[in-house]
Amino acid sequence: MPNLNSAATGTIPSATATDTDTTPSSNNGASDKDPSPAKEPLRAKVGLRPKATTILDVAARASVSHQTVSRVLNDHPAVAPATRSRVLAAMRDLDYRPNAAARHLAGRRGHTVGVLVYGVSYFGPTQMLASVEQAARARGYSVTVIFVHNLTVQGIEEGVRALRAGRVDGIIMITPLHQVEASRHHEILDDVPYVLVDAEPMPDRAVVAIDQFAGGRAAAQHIALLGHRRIAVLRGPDEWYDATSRYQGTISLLAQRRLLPVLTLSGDWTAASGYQVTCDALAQGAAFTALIAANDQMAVGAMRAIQETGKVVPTDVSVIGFDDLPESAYFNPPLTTVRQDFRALGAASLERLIDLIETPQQNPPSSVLVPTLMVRSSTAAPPKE
Amino acid sequence: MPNLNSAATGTIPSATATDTDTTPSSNNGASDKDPSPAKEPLRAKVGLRPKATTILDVAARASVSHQTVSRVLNDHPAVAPATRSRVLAAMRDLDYRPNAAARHLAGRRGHTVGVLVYGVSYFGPTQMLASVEQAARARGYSVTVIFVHNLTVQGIEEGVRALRAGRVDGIIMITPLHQVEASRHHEILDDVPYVLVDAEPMPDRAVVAIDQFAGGRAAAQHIALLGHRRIAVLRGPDEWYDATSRYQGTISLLAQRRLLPVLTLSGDWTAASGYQVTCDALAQGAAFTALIAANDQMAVGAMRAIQETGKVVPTDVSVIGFDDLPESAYFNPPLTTVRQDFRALGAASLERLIDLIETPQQNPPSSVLVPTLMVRSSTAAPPKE
DNA sequence: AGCTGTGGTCCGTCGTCAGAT
DNA sequence: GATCTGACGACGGACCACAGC
Repeated sequence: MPNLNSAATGTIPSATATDTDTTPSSNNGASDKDPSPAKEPLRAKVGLRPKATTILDVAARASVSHQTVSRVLNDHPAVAPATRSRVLAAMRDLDYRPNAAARHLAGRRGHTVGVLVYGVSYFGPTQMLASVEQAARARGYSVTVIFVHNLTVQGIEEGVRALRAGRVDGIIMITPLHQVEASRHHEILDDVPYVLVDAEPMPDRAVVAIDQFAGGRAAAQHIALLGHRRIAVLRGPDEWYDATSRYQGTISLLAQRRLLPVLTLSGDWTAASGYQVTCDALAQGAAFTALIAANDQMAVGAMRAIQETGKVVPTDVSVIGFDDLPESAYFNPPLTTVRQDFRALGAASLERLIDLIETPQQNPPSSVLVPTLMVRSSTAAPPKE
Repeated sequence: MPNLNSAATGTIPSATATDTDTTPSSNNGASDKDPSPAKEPLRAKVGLRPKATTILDVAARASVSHQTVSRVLNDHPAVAPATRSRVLAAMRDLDYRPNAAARHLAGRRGHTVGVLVYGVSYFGPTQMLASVEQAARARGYSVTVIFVHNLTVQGIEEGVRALRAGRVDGIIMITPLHQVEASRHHEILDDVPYVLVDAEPMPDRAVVAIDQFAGGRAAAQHIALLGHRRIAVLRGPDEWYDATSRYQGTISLLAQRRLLPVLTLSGDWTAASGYQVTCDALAQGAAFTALIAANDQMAVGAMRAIQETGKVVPTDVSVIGFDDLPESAYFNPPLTTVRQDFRALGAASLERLIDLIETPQQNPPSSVLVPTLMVRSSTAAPPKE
């Protein structure tokens, strides 16, 4: 028997009942395409509190108990199909939206993942964040983000603390620290499921990464095959796993061909740093026919520095980068680079995290994506001597 | 609000689960061993869930009532300083973290702001997002982000819906649509406080923007003052407020000097589009000595196209952009551009939103930041004829 | 009067458990 | 025996009224 239905929302003492019709502006008489008005909730805009439609309103509308509504919400098996669809219809009619906070409090999960990001100005982290969000939304999760401003254990710890205060179900760490530092994550993160992105694969940790070592090899191989022998390497910051891993890959391939970098420079990922260190090196008379930069921004800076000395890329010096920014194909000259699929990486990390959250006690293998070489016009055979 | 950042790090705080010694059977005399009897809220006997430290634990530790703890948490005035610090100490000792979900449910606010972002690949939105987050954290709010993948009313509506489902206290819209479209936001957003970022200033709406019109004028003025008369303009997408506003500013200044663009092109912000349309124009024999691009990426593409025809920037053609990417100073040649302070914009928008949330019923004036011209090497006087 | 404790309700949802059909 | 209902107690905290020292 349907109990007190009627004005499911009728509370709100005073308030304007239904008189809001003739207001001068706004209006917009047509109400979308829904021909069945049914029970228009229609918040009073004067009222202070939004007064949400709850599970009880839905129950009343569908003439079921709130418990049944709850079951529908949670995909409980014991609900007759007919009832289920009645409930769903009621939810639609009332524009019901479950209260995330209440669910979170009562149930165990909040359907929220936290993402810790370092490096806003860099292309990769941003792309990953976006694809994580996209994937999360598809899975019914929302994303809380924290940008870490200094890549230290302390800075990360602070960010994690903030995320945990928000009670996220799990955390994705786009903070490419090294194993040593990363091992400390475990203490901080305690019992929260987490995934390390683009970090060093470690046993007992969920890591999703791009094979930077292979990338470093690919870049070096490309340069070596062109015939270069006087090769400079421009590294990224030592604290970054990506940076050292790429470097090692590069060195590894060169060694295999009995080559050694004639020069090793080190920047902070920015074009400014690439420019600066390359300028310095050139000023000191460094001679190289190819430069392997750890990312595209530094490559740009390096090219600029080289060009300022009157040399031509790639005729005099070849330059190769990493990442493949959307602009990289349009630099002058278009930049040869090693492309990373950041979006795939982000999506994969989210899937891994959801696995951890929803199927606890597992130990998923770290997964690794392979980067691809994009040959453009900033590399060529070395000049004849 | 009290500072909950604990530096405690004591090993495993919060009542380790008594670590049942060896034999699980017998013993356990059931003799109440709890030194602080107080209230024992009857935890689940089957230890499935993690059990959190609550306000009650803190109260017990500080020998005060839960009410007092609550007062401390909410900055209620009527708490003696001595008591307050005792409570704070207790919170620190216990590594207490307020349960966001519970606060949200009980109180009205969840201390969460939603950010709707369009344009991941673009520099500006990302920067703004990061600075919003930073500012939010400083104010005790966390940030939930949604990336919109197609800039239509529908796409935005979808994003807003997702944010509202997460029960955010307010929304920052980094979705630079035009007034026409933006007016629809009001329906969608209903009663949620929101701020439009980098959108057209409108009465009755909170808007925080950069004065793109002024930026457009600045760019045009720079070009005009160099003596150019055959000027091409490369616009951004029409749907973007930034794009049209910059364009209008440019036109406005040119008109003032009795000039008209000899050519108007239109791209989608990407370097690829800038390259493409410029190539096409040049192939058709377009002749111009300067090009005003609506952003730096398109400027890069345009420069590339120009350079491929054998012309030199800026000797033959000057190019100016907008934004000032971190790389822009290192392009070949270094790009003259109009710089926008995205970080300031983000921070300002957050402050505005918090105002709206915490002091409802106000109508804050839209605030506007002014961009600055950065003169570098991609612009020069036109070639002598 | 200035501080603190007691006792209570409420927020919206999830679980459980005994019954009803 | 499937499918539901109704009642009640968590969950962790906000906020209110009132009383007490």
